[in-house]
Amino acid sequence: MKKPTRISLAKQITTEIESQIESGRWPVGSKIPPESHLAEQFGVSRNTMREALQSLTQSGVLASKPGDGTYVMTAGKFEANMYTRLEKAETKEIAEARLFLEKDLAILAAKNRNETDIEKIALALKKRNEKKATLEEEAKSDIEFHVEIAKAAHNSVMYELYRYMSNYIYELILEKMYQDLEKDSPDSEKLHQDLFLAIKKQDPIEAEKVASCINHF
Amino acid sequence: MKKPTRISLAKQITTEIESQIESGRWPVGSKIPPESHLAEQFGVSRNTMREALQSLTQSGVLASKPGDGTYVMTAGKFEANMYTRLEKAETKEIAEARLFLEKDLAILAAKNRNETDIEKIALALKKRNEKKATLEEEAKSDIEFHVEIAKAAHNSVMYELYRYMSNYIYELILEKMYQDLEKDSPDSEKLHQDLFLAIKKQDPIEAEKVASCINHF
DNA sequence: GAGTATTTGTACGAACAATTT
DNA sequence: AAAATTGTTCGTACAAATACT
Repeated sequence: MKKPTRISLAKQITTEIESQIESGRWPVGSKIPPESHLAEQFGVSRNTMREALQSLTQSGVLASKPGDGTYVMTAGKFEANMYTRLEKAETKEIAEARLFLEKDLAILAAKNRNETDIEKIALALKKRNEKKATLEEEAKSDIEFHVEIAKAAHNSVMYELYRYMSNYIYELILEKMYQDLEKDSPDSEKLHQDLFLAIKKQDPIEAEKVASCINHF
Repeated sequence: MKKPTRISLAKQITTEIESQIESGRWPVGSKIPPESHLAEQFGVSRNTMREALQSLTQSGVLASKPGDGTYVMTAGKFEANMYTRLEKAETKEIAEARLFLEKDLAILAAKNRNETDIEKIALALKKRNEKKATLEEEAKSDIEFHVEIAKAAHNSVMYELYRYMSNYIYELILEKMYQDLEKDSPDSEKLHQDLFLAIKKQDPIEAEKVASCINHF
């Protein structure tokens, strides 16, 4: 999405390490060389080396034990860290994932929502329907609405997964909006209204059905 | 899950900043003081301060613009970073999220799987059904099976979301297994077999139905 | 429009703590 | 007890982007 003018050393090394693992040079289960050695090999400081390794640790490719070493947990390019993956991901895949998550969240929200949730969703819906000056505002209010539903689902894990994706969705929506400026399709406003009503009625089946119809792209 | 002997300064400050935002001290949309000032206020180096801010940036609570400053994007404890959230999350919530994701992935896998995927899933299923010496191995082979299905879905975003959760699921499964040692319920093996067959038949509806029945906890 | 100051981003080097072998 | 390895923190320097005069 964004094209950094310069790729940091840490990211370059992360990519390099990934290929090493993919190529089988460091098999799953094996211990990789200590940070100090790697830093020397790559000609960087240990700080930079650590940063490179940490992104792989966080995504579960590597696991480190203090006083022992760092081990390879999984292999394959599929295991790139989340940030990188989402950046590289196809628009189609992000849209698909969004649809699934929003469907799930709609079901949960219909089951678990309380009165406060309903008020907040209603408010977000109202804001969404107002005319906006810029496309940025429009995209933002759309996401806000869905985020409120995500909160109403009362499942912090699902919420966090959705929230994490939203950062990327935002830019995607903008890109798309700039392409075809037809804005909201005629029934988009009605669909969002219906989704709200289904959740208010506590009707998970209806909520799922409507959520499936909201095609964002 | 784990209890660090000592909490790093960065994490302490992250928590502190979160409360500042929650309390409304720094409203959404406002620009927070520059890193250098904050570092001085908290009595730490800018390095440490940056680390604290970065975890909030990554989770979308803050957003930084080079040459400008750092802005508050969202408020509320819901926005804690993913790592923290998943660690604190209730077992019930993780199980629920897992069920939803596995259902979604089953549908996608049934639609998108190719022959290679089928072979890999079959292999993973075979391994899953073998008798295991330890509970760890058993839990691992169960997750492996589902991860193969996730790969067969051919959606890197959904895959990554699932993969991210798996790290935590693993420990949870173990915990649960140690509690009630009844291992696989009688029909669990059959359900997994059915899920495999549904994906092989490319029957998304059947796959969804079966996946919904697999209750891991 | 140009130049300067401010602010975030990247990278290095060093030291010590904590943990495992 | 000692050595090796990861974890944390500091201080510093410069690059890159933005804001301001």
